[in-house]
Amino acid sequence: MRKPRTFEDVIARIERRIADDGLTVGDRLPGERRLAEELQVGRSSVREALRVLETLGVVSSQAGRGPDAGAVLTSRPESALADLLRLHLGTASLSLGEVIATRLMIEQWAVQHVDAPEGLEVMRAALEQMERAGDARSFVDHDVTFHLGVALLSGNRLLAATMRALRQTIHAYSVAAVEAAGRTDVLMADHWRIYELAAAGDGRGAAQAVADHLAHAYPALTTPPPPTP
Amino acid sequence: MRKPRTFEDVIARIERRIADDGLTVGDRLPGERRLAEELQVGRSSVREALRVLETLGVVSSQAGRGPDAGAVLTSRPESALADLLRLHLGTASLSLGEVIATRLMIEQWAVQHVDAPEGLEVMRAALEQMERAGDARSFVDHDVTFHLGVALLSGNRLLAATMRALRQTIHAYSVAAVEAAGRTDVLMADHWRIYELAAAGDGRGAAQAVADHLAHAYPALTTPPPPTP
DNA sequence: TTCAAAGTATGGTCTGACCATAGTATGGTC
DNA sequence: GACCATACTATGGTCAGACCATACTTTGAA
Repeated sequence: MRKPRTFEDVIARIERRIADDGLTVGDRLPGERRLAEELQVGRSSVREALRVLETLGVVSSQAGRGPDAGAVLTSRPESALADLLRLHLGTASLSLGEVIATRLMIEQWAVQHVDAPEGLEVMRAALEQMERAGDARSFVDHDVTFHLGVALLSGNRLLAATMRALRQTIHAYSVAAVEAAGRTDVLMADHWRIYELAAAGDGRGAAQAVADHLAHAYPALTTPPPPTP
Repeated sequence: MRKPRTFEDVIARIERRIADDGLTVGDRLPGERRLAEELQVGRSSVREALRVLETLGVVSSQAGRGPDAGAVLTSRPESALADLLRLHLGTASLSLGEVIATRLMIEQWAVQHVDAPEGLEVMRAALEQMERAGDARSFVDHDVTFHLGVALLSGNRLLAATMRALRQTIHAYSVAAVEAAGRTDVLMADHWRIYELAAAGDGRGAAQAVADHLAHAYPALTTPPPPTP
């Protein structure tokens, strides 16, 4: 195996420190200079380690003084996931179709494994705002909230974070699709149907409604190729 | 909004360069010193940017000379996902139960949306090796391959990468579970059932078999709490 | 008591130096 | 001409020190 780089060792030691001290969201790490001294490494190695942790959404750095300054433990898995999706889409090692399929999977799972009915309230509030939305951009913003509410139904934070990342990734695409369609009545009907079936506890029906909705929203990506007679 | 940091700007410019030049896996980026000069920033900023890209699995750095040296575009989303899961489990912002549930979701989806039957061959080969496995460690290694084969059935690289990351994350847990059980016959029967139903094209049945299997493998995490009479 | 100014701890960036790594070029030897 | 040991060099990895930007804390005057 390759010799571990210094900053990798620093990551491991910070991770260990988190585990040993039972640190959790909101707790602070020592400053970069102090960490460097404690771990007997250069400050740049500490910085690279923190950069990695920040990328993965477990740490957030803030300059200045006071309780919020320095490296604070956070929980932002969705930003890491969003970056991941965006970059891999950019290098063509992932396709939009795969991302949309994943989204369908999560939403269908969520409506069939409801463990946190609070998501229904999020969905309901988003629906009302969608009705009042003036432009495509605003419509999509509330649409994102609606579908995040769907994911929240599962009570699974990993799925919720993934849904946030997915929507962030396809945001521009969604806005363009709504603008191109020029109408939102079909989509709104889909949303209401999903909401009502989920609220009624009909997971199967809601799953079908989700599939229908995504077929309307992304016809190019979900419609199977027409048979060649 | 916050002023973007220099290294974030560097990431964006590298990303743009990738898009503009149509770079894909295998292509090389200029060296750190040269990038710093081209972008008119310090080398440390370039390094931090590359560290982020490396963390997200889109580049891989290698010292020395020759065609493989320097920053090369790669596609390792699973390592980023694995790091993500491990760290967020460590800070208790994610639970093992959520990870296992996600795994169940992916496998059930895969057997019901088969788009790449090649996965069946991976599963079959893994099964044969599992039969011959001598210890828990070796058994779990092939088990991982089997379930990766299941994910591969979907033909969705995002799901396959996520499955790799999930298994990597729960690896130690899986080994301990197999050792504690002291027997693998029940698990093997589950695996064969999954394989046969998937091979027969019975997605529904295979999905049920996957659920049964995970219930056997992780009884503590999947069994609903017993009713209190 | 209030508020403006100075102080200070923190992250952000740059420069330059040196080390480690691993191909590549050179040149001697057979 | 073929082979191999040596020197070279381009690349990432690390460190030290300096300085800037930010934002809270302290000080002290009004």
